[in-house]
Amino acid sequence: MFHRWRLSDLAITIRDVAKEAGVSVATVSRVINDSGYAHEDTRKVVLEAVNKLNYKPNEVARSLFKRKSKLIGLILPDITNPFFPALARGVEDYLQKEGYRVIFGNSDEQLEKEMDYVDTFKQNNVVGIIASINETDSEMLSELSIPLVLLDRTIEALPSVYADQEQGGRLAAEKVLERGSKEITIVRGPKNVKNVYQRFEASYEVLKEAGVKVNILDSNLSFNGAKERAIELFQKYPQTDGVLACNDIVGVAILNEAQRIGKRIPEDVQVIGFDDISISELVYPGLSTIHQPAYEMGAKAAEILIKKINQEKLLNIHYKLAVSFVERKSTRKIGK
Amino acid sequence: MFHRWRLSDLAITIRDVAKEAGVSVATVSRVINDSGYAHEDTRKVVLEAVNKLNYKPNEVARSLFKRKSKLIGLILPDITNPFFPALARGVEDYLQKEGYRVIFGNSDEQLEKEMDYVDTFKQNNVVGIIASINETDSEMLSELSIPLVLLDRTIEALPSVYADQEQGGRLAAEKVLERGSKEITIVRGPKNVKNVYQRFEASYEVLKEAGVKVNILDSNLSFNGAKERAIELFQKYPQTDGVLACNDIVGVAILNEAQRIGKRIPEDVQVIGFDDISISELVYPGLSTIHQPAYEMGAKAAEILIKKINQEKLLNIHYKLAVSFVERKSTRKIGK
DNA sequence: TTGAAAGCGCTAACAA
DNA sequence: TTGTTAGCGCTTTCAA
Repeated sequence: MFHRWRLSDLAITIRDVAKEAGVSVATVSRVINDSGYAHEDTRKVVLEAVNKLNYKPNEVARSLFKRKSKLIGLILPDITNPFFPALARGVEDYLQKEGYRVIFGNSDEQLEKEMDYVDTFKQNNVVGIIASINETDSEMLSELSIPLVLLDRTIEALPSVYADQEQGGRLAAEKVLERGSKEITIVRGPKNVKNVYQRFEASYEVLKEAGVKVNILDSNLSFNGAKERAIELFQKYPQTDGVLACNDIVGVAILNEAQRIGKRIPEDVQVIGFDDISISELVYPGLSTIHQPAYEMGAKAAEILIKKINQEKLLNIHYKLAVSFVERKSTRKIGK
Repeated sequence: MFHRWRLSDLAITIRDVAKEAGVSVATVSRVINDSGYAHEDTRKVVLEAVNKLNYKPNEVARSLFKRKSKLIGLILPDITNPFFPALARGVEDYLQKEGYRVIFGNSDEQLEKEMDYVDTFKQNNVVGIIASINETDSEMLSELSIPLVLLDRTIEALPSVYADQEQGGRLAAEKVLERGSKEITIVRGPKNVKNVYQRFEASYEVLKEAGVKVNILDSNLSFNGAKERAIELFQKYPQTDGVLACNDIVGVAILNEAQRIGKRIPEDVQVIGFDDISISELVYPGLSTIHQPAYEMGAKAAEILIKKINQEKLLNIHYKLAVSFVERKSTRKIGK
């Protein structure tokens, strides 16, 4: 026989409610889930008991039985990079109001961490996953039995929500060009982050076609080293009069460095960022950039995921959002 | 009798492992948990079966039985505010390597959301909570039976990890003073966010004591409206030659506006922020600020929480981290 | 319209 | 050293 002292503050269970209401646990279950029959009178009694005891169903027990929780896994590369919080917030706000909670993890773009999270998500009966992970990594997830939507990334095999990187890259290039830059340096993000690389390629193509001089500088996407990259840029390519940054962090760093060494923005050098993180509007002299609708992307990914969870058989959807050029003070007024 | 078709992709259970290894589920449980006896030979057989089947225990079942999960709840006001991601990352990194996962939620400083999250955390058998919530709200949590540590906030009744706000406020005031500002405007954060208000009070006291002219302007802490506040500042108090901002976001906005209207930084006006978010180093001309060790705070909160969970009877600890002045280009060199 | 009971996957008490 | 089994709190089948 098995015995255990009850902890002093044991939570109210469905049993307690049943006893209080003078009905069986099955009946309580039926009324709180609105499943099956329940006489109006019993319903009322049960609901009263629920209220009186402030009963909250144990989600773990539910989850065990139904093999489905109200939990959703979210994997983002690095919440510390200001682009991702907006994504996360979009996801969380949508999920929250649908009654789901999110288990969150940073992957640092590392396959191992991604897989580790996916494993523990499964172990916790998560009903869906939203992940911002790389192409090669995500292919291993294609056969995952639980609904997954890719966010800010896309591959053929999986539903995804992302912004049009090529359009963004092109746009950035066109805008500097229109505004008269003649020697343009592209600060290129890491090749393994495919979407970031796509921006580069699109920009590069437009610039090349225009016959303008173009330099390429490699950089990563985080705060780490952005300053050094900016310094390097003007040392290596002092004639640069236009910069296309792989993201706004790098863009801001370049704005800083340019001004520090006495270049006028935008007269001497124009800078265009990418992402449109909140701070870009606030820095001096205002960073022109390519706006990605991050919050909307997050919310949309959540929406699609919920639909998949609810079995709405939408095909393998690839939801591509448009980006736009946000003109601020780091680029010249057109025609000047 | 009860019957259900097995879903095609049912996960491996302990039963499958037991069968594969030719032992009972109890034995499997013992070896994977390293609890109770197990002959070395059986151990090996079981472990082989585990590997062969790639068995991962169902955490939900575990959680139901033990009334304890490997989940920890994290409540932060708004992940979109750059101060909080650093906190979150500190928490997540520590917890992750201890084998815990985090359920995350934004509260927007709203009691209702906070309580809602706490409820669902409980429903999910979370073993601990880290929360950045307000004094009045957190008092309702004092009797919570599950371990909780306050992060970036503090009250007497609960363990907490936070940075020394008074020191920070004082430091900021002393530094502008030392550097010669004569009319200082303090941009004050919302009164209901106690730590932010403490900064203000400490600064104010120092400034008053110094007999310098001080103006006060109210602001919130988010990107929202920061620009307008900055504009208002120089309209209302055009003689301002020193600004103490409630946080770096506001600080950056002020830097921007000051330069936009032709003020030289730091000659005409000095600006000191608060937080030392990553971007502050990158903006032009570099925002001097009060550094809060956000990442460390998050990690420390996680560490303390884990200790509490493991019953290490540390008292009701209040862990106060020191802040420091980070001198960049928005303040003058001392003595000039 | 209701209740009894099985069982989700696991751990731990107890017997063997 | 190992196996049998109760039971964590819930939902659902089935019988009443």
